[in-house]
Amino acid sequence: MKRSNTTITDIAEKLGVSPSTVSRALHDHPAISDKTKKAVVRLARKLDYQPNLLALNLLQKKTNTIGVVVPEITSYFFSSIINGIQDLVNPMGVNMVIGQSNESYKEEKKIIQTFRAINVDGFLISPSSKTKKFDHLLAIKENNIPLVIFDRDCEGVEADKVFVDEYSGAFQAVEHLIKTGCRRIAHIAGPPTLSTARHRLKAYKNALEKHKIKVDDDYILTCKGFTPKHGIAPTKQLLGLEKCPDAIFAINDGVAIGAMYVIKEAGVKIPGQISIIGFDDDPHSSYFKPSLSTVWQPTYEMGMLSARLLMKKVNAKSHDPKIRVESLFPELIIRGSSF
Amino acid sequence: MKRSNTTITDIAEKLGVSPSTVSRALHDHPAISDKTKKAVVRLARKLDYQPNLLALNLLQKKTNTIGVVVPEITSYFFSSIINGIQDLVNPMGVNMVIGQSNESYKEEKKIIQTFRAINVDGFLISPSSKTKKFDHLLAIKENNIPLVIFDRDCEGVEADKVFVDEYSGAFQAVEHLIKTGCRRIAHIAGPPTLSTARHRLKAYKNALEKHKIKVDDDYILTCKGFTPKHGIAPTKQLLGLEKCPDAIFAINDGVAIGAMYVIKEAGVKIPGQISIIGFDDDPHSSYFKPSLSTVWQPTYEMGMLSARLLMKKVNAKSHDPKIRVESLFPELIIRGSSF
DNA sequence: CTGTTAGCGCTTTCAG
DNA sequence: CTGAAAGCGCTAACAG
Repeated sequence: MKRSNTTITDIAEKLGVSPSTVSRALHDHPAISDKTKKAVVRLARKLDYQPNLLALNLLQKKTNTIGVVVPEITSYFFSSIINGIQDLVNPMGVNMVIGQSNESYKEEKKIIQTFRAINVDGFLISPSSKTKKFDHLLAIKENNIPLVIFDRDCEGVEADKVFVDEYSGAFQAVEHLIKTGCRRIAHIAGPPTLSTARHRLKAYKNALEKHKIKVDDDYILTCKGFTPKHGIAPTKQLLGLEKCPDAIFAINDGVAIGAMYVIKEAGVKIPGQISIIGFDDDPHSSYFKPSLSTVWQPTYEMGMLSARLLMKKVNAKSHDPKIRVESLFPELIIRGSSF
Repeated sequence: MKRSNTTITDIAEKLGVSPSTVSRALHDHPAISDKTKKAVVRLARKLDYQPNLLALNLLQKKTNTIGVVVPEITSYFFSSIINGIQDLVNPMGVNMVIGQSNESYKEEKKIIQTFRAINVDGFLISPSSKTKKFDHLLAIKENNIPLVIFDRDCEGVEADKVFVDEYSGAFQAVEHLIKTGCRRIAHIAGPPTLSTARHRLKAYKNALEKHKIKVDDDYILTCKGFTPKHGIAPTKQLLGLEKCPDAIFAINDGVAIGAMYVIKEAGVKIPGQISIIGFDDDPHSSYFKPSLSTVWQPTYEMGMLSARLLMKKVNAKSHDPKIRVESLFPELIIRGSSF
């Protein structure tokens, strides 16, 4: 059996009608007799006719494909966002291509170029931590290709955006530590290029200030990545401090898990001597001992919402310059690594 | 600025030549004068000409897109396979669309239909655990669409395949437990529809037999999924046994992590009273206390190799019926949860 | 209600 | 070396 290539012309010929009639019959066009319509539909089914989407794409200059650009997909955080996107978009008959920037501006730019070359209908982008120039994103806008930025902000790029209210999540987390008696609270921060990291850092400082606790720069370290191994060095440094902190607020669960490892290894008690709190609610986090307190983020919902905004722009008849910025709410989850 | 739509005809008109000449100039066709070629190339660059891939797709009936179908992408296992695929395929100018079956035969079938509709050039598939009928895969073959099956086997489907030698990995793991003194070794197995689960189970039994240890059905339980929570119930059951096992070989790290949690909660020592070993080498596994012994699988390499086989078929001039089955080697990693 | 025509952007014979 | 023409599969005016 060969690749079934029944075309509209094939069935037109067999029925002795014109291709346009077939096309109309297949699309419930009003101006068509019931008889020919039935005949066409029946034959189409019999021959297992499948419309050639490539022809449609060319005709409509549309691919029903969106491009999703993320730093990486191996973390639960981004992969569950992708799930949300997928679940919104697939039922509409649109597919997605995924590109990973691996936190590199150059790769990100290349991916966007590729995706533009294949004519994606729109972009869903969470920029890399190295992205400081936004020329590639602005170029998307200039060409009137729909764009939604999610999770990580690019200040200065006017586009639909979907975020989590990081500030609120982080503030709650730090305040929780304070309320449970911690006074020397350290923060293992993320790269300052990331809006998310900046917001969490700011919330950390503000929460301390609100409770009249001095912000001590020795307690603020920056990590280079988001996996457990990136939490190792900063935590060792904190443990070596004259005044060892009594709590650590880590940029995310990955880093927090690395921190817990080092701390337990050092024979320091969690909580009691040091409380720990992470961010993201990684599915592994509740299975550590102690289980990790964290801030849950609505990742799946963020994916859905971003995709919804995008598809709205994609399907809009006319170019709508209105810009929407949405914010979703995180949730503090107290587990065993804090009181 | 509008979407730049310089076409080959545009530049032909401006130069007073024919579109075909432009096309030739742009493709280093031999029959073209250096002068016109230069002129064309220069103008093309100036106008930022980008070939319209949609037109090419229609013409060549090719999309330079492959379809990747996996059970899910939120696990490190599959997401790192996807990384391997991506890294092999992107440099060749081909993109991939990803579909998640969520371990459902029905969804898997639907994804394949969608991907066939958008004319992917080939398929890379790891079937769902519920997939027992292979009609959808056979249909791919029948239509001469290149197909590579990876990680999970579909016996009876003749296609290129790439696996990890699960048997060897599992055998080593169990033998390691035996050699370190364990005699009542339990196995939390995966769904028997999965070739991977069957091979691991078989290796488990054979390793015991080789060392004259009786296979006890009470020690063989099946879990319903691959995350820590799926390890909870089976482990509790094992702990409740009259003769509590002195080791557990879990189908994967996720389940092993759930098992460790329950065991620690019960105040039973790991190792000492119970040794644990998982499978997959999840990046979190080394950060538990004790760190989890496991069997590492070359996931990234599996993705690369699968993609390489696929692209070979895709790019083959003529249909090559030869079938390749490749096997990659896992590696036992001893950490703290076993001696 | 139906057929004809044109065209999406490109490549590829086939003639010059 | 270059141009004209055909066609990939489909839709959408425009005529009947």
